[in-house]
Amino acid sequence: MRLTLAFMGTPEFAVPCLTGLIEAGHQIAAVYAQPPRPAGRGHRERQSAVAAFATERGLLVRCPPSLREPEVQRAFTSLDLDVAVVVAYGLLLPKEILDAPRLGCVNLHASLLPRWRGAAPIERAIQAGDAQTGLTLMRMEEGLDTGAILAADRVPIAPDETGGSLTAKLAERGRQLLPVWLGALAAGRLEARAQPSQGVTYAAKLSRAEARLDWRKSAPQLEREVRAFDPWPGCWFSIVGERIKALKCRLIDAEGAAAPGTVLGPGLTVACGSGALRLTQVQRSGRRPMSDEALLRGYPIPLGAVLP
RNA sequence: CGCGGGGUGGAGCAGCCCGGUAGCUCGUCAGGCUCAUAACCUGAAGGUCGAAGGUUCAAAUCCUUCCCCCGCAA
Repeated sequence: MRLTLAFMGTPEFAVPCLTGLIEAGHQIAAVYAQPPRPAGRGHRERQSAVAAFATERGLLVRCPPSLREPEVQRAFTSLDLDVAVVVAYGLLLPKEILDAPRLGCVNLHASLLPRWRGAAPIERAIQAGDAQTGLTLMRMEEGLDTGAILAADRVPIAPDETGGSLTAKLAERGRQLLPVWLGALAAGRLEARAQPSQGVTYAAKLSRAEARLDWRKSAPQLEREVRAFDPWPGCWFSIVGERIKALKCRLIDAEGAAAPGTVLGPGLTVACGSGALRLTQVQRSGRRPMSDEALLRGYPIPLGAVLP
């Protein structure tokens, strides 16, 4: 069944989902994305990934800063939609918008709801050491990711999973599943089930500050954070006032009980609250990524030094 | 014009402010030591110092322009 729909999304993650809907032959009446903002080096205005993609495909692109304006709402309503598909859009949808499409608004969320409602479900799942996560399609309501569940799909989290790799995996999965689910929805074959009240967690937005390695944490915890926050915001530590990113790391069997932050070797191995972590791939600010061994050649960090 | 760092033998860096024969750590190759080795010792190869102009007796170093890479911030 060919549906007339609006796609609402902003970051790279949402692009494959939009692709899937286009491939399925649906009528994309409009694509909504967050407006361009000054970003990147030089603070030039940058289009969001979705806006750029949709523009390139010749789709009608709208980037209102808010959906509360009556004018914006009228424009939305006049699209005469069957459904609106929301994927990582980042703007609140007021009731006027939610009620406009015949089948309502549905949201594809990158977690197994009700776990990890909110902004950064993918990274939080890795950080927490979850064995699996997934995608959930839900009917949207005014609460934050509280809508009734229409469908869900599980995806295992690999031991070497990073925020980037898992985002890509889930996006690709979304590309495949979204058209299937949407078809089922349109055919009335999806049953909406309220989210369980048990197991609710919230995935707070990621911040740069929390990506600072806190050596008092356990090595396994830090290892998960390095992966979860790759590529953004990226874990880091500082030494002599310089900030160094930890791009990749490996757990090391720690003998003895050095104070957290103590540099042990081999390479750049650092004692943690429990266990130790070898930072196998690092990056000084302004420099390219390099191995810990390369870093230590031109930037000696004495064994026994204690990192803050 | 958001702030800032960097481009020097294969890798990572120092040298640049105060121009004057290219240095350190590692790697590579050869030899030595050793039961042996990623350890140690000795030696060697390998660089248009990002590019182009300019200043100068002389430029990695000073001036101008350009190219490339990256961190912060958003």
